[in-house]
Amino acid sequence: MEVLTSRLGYLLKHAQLRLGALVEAATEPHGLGGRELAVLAVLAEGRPLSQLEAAERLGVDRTTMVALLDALEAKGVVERRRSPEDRRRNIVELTPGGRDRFHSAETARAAAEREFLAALTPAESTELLRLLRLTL
Amino acid sequence: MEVLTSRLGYLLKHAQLRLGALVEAATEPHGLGGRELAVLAVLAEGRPLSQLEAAERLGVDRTTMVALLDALEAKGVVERRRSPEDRRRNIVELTPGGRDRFHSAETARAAAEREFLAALTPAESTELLRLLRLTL
DNA sequence: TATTGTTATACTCTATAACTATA
DNA sequence: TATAGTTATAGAGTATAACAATA
Repeated sequence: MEVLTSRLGYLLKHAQLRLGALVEAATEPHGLGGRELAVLAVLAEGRPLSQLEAAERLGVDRTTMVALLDALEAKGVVERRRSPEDRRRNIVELTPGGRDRFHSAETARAAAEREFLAALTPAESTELLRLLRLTL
Repeated sequence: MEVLTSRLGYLLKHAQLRLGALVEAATEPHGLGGRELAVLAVLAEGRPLSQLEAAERLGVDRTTMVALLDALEAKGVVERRRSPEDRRRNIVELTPGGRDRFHSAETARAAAEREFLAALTPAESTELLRLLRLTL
């Protein structure tokens, strides 16, 4: 196994696969996926964002954001409305119910993350996040 | 950005995206992609493997391995031959030329990994790999 | 009956190009 | 002319089901 577990690409890929499976399992009862949760997280953060701004924050294409928001709007957790200042833009906001569902799903996601990190001490978990952040 | 860079899923995804881009750029001149390199790594490791054994080592489906090996065989870096002991199995081996290409591409991949880890000290890089290994 | 390799197929995630409405 | 959102489409990467050859 040496050959593979010394490869950063292998480790990142399989870490992502395992974390993804844990997060999907944990958030699925709340009807929200991991990617959707990340969208809600930037929308819940502060001032309302346009679709393009949200896409740029997340590092996804604006065409990807369309499908993501279609699904979130169909679930009733976000709403789009035309910006009065620039009628080309859609302002996207969490609905009150969406905010509630976001918070419960976030709790479930955090638990899945802790499960993923179960083999690490709290200090090691913090260090892993710090090191990953440094590579961005 | 806080909201996103404190999420393990976001960090893993973007780390993988960045590393993937660096590795593809570095290995493309050798005509081998990052996933192909991982296949060659397990084949170069020790005794010859069947397609199924190689797939299991890598954690990919056996149908995925078929397409991967089709490409590698078309490039002349691996060869399939029927196992004499069990004629259902294909034994996969690196060709002599494939072994050479593998080693040059591996050197390029290692350089890309170092570039990815440039913001970390050598001790931190080692620690990152150790922590990721612990999560498997 | 079970296993290995294969093919066909489909699903997810993503990006590119082209359209529309607005600026 | 340029930008925001949208649609259609296509390309990776992956998995499931079914088949042929072999055990």
